[in-house]
Amino acid sequence: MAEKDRGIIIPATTRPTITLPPRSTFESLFTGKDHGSGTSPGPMTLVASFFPDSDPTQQSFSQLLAGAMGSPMSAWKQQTHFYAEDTNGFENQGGIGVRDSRIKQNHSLNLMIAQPPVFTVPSGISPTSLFDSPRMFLPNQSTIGISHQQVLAQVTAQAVHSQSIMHSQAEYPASLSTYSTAALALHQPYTSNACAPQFIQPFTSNSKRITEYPEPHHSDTRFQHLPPAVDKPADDGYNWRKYGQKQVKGSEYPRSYYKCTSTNCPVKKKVERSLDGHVTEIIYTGKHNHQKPKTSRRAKEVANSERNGNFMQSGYGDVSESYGHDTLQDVSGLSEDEISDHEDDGAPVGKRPGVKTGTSVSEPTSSHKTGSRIIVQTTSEVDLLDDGFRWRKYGQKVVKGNPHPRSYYKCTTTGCNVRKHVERASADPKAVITTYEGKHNHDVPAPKNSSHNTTNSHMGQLNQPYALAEQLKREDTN
DNA sequence: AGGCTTTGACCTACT
DNA sequence: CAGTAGGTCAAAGCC
Repeated sequence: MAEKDRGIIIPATTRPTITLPPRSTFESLFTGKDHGSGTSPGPMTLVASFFPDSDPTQQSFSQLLAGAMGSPMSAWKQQTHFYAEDTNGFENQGGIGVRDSRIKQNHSLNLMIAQPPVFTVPSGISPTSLFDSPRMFLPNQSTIGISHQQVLAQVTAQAVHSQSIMHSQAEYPASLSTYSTAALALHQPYTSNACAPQFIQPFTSNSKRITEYPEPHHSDTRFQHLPPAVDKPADDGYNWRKYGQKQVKGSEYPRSYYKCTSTNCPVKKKVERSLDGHVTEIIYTGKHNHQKPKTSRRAKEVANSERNGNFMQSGYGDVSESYGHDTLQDVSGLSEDEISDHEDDGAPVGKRPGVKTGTSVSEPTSSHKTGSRIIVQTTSEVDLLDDGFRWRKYGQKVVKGNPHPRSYYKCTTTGCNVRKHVERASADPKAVITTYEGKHNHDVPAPKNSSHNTTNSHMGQLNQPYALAEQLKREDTN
């Protein structure tokens, strides 16, 4: 029991990433030939599915990543149609998105999903040898044990949560000063190092657990919600009963155990919460065998609160939860149909205004920050993350099935090999897929316009937008 | 009164 | 087999 629960871990640190496209690309997750067959693609398969591309001459970014495993840089370079350096002379100046490195918070809204049990690096290949200093972490087919449902659940879960948070920001800017405090606390610890993109490192000691993963149909997931500082599980539309709490070795925080209160429903979730109440990790196990309650206890509380005029006064948790559980539910533990239903409820997560959608693949514990990770994130263009680093465009490529070009950027800091790939989602040009590769070996550069930084420090932390968005707009008009 | 949380004890798997 | 750790049980108390 304990072993099969091993799913995906979401550490408390954040990195920039791959940004998931909204609906259409997301749908591709459901259309793979393995769908329903019981064969579960690994996360890299998931990532690859965002770049549908069978043409070997036009391989997707994820494929390139995978290819790089066999021949770290050569495959990467050979399979990419690189353009002349600095096609547009674009350089991310940081600007509004620049963060104050003194602030030890990560303000990305990414859901960090680590999958140590899932990936391994081929023997003989040192993770650190991949992509120079950046570490690459790719799935070994034989050890992939995570189901695509799991990944889907994670993706969607984050989407919904991110959405609710972003919604809060958009709709209640006036409360930002109040919100920010909570929001800052919500976000994962950030340091200049921590924000550096990293790629996943193998945890071979856990590989066994993956291969033992017994039920691909289970939405056994781990993901981070980043939500409320309240002593309740985030309201996901279901009712939960806490049945245990334990201090888990290796974790600084106690883990709480919850069961779905629905009769005979096997779904459980484990929640790790820091001392100040912030959720650092949530692990779902099982799949609900029932419809979501029309009104969860939490939703009722929120409704009452709103009726009583306490809409924004009941703690940060309500900021994200007060929008009704349609926007709050995470879908981990849901069946695929339920996930689809969720998407079909009129506003696909990735297309909702101000919604960030995504998932990430990362190391399992926040205490070991040397691991690498791939983060997948979907965001609307306006929300496009500016990670504070400066980038030079060095390549661009059109991918089959996506009319929008993909662009490749390299960190301009000397000696830093971090690369970033930005792609628009085919279905929604305003949604951008950003993939970070490698780990910065330096701090976030000081902003060239410090007033920007001062004025928008909070917003920059919460929503680091502009440089890339501007670049994409330029590309759009060209 | 019912449902929930708390928490120490117990069970099970792993090493 | 014993020690350890994670997960669960269940009584007690709270709301």
